[in-house]
Amino acid sequence: MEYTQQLEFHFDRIDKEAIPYLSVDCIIFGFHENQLKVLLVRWKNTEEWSLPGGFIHKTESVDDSAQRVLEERTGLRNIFLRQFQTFGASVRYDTADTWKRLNLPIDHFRWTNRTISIGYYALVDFSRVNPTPDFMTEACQWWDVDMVPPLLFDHNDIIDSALKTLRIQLNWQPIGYNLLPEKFTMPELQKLYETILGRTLDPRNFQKKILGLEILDRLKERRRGGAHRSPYLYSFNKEQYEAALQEGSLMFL
Amino acid sequence: MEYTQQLEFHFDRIDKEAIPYLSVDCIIFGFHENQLKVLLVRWKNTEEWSLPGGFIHKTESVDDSAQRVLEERTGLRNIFLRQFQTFGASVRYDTADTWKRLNLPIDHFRWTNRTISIGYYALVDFSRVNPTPDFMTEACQWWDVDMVPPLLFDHNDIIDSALKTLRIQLNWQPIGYNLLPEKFTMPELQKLYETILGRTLDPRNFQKKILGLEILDRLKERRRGGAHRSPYLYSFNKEQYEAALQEGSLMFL
DNA sequence: CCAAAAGTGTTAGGGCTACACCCATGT
DNA sequence: ACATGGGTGTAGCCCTAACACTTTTGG
Repeated sequence: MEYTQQLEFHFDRIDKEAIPYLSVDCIIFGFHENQLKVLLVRWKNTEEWSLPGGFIHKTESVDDSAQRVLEERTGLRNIFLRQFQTFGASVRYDTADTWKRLNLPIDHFRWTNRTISIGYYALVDFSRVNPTPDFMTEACQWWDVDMVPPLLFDHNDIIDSALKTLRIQLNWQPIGYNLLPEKFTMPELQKLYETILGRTLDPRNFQKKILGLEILDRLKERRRGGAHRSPYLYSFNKEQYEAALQEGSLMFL
Repeated sequence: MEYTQQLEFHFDRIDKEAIPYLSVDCIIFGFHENQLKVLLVRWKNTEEWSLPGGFIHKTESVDDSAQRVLEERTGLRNIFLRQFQTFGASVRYDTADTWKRLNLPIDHFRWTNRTISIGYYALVDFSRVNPTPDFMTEACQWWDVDMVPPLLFDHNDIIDSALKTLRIQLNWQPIGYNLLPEKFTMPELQKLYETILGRTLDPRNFQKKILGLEILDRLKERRRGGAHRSPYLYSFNKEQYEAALQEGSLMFL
């Protein structure tokens, strides 16, 4: 069976090149049609989904491992990426059950032993991502964060944890800058904040606060298309955005 | 040489029982005489200091490893402990130089290879700690955070990173509760906040804000001893403190 | 003309900062 | 008595939250 041989070859290499007992998992967030999305992969010959992840080469920094996973799944380089937590419980999930669900043709200690996983979240421009499965998975797709199915391993918990982090870091990290395309409207930015925070915001107060930070440029162009007033387009002023983040001008609580 | 044999025995066990390429490092913070302190260890037959750390048993949670290190160095159980970052750069420090400075009688891949380290900070009541070296170190002592000498590995960077985290988490974590003895005065609490934040605070505003949170009980007793007015003693009201933290009533920025 | 969404200003209240003097205690 | 540090109140400002109507556009 060809897949079996591929797997054996793959794990021979991993045994040689990668650090045992350790992995990285990536929560890749995107924003599309006013919904916060995560990128998930479906494992070959199963209906089981998980976060994209990978192993850490012995000579590679952990950040680079995560960046590599991201590049492979999205086709993008230099993605905004933050380590947010290391998951090191001695029993993170039911290994026997997971092993069954994975339906793998080969055995390996990495499936049956405890693994410590370093969690990263990434923020990407949805429209530029080209979702690509790896050779152990046969699908790679965006899911609405609040429609995510029961995942393999403890990946549902990891997503929850990433979301919590994202909410907190909304104040300090250039989250809009990374999740939105270059040009966007004020209502789109507001929806993004509302989605992440899980509550509605007043459009007048939102606009005042955001514009008060002086990190946006209002463009001449407007967006057209709806049967309604055309919204202005904005783009981030990169210098001023980064300066503001430096000196810690926060936003929402 | 007896130490050499001990070390060989120790590392034989570690090779069997502990996860390779991984360690935990603990930044143990205390507060004494209006100074924020960290607990450091000095390695045998050297003048070189480092953070206390340890390895992770294959069946043990990472949190438990850190708790174990803490218990061994301080004699305290159930210490307040938070994971704050995993240090995974491919080159964290000059291994050749470090190897020389360690002055160890045996060789082992853990000294010459890259290691990924999971960083924890702990907050302890200074007065209850009994600093205890382990068998590879011959001293365990408190240092003023701003008098820390050049440490082994990248431990100076790790301390800086822990301090940054501490400043941010001052808002959400029961930092006063864990760093101070049961009874303390308002000026002591204020000094603690000032030390961590690195700036002075107005005593009237500080008192107003803290008392407004309704998490302190003012005791009948006062502290005596100085040639000046005796300050009130306070203690944390545990229930109300934890309730306030739950609902996220923050404090300083 | 109508439906849908975008754009916009004012007011009231709470929290933050700034600021200075008297009090209690031990020597 | 004096030196040391502890304890306390007020006023201005800014930021925040609450709140509703008009404008633009496409169908």
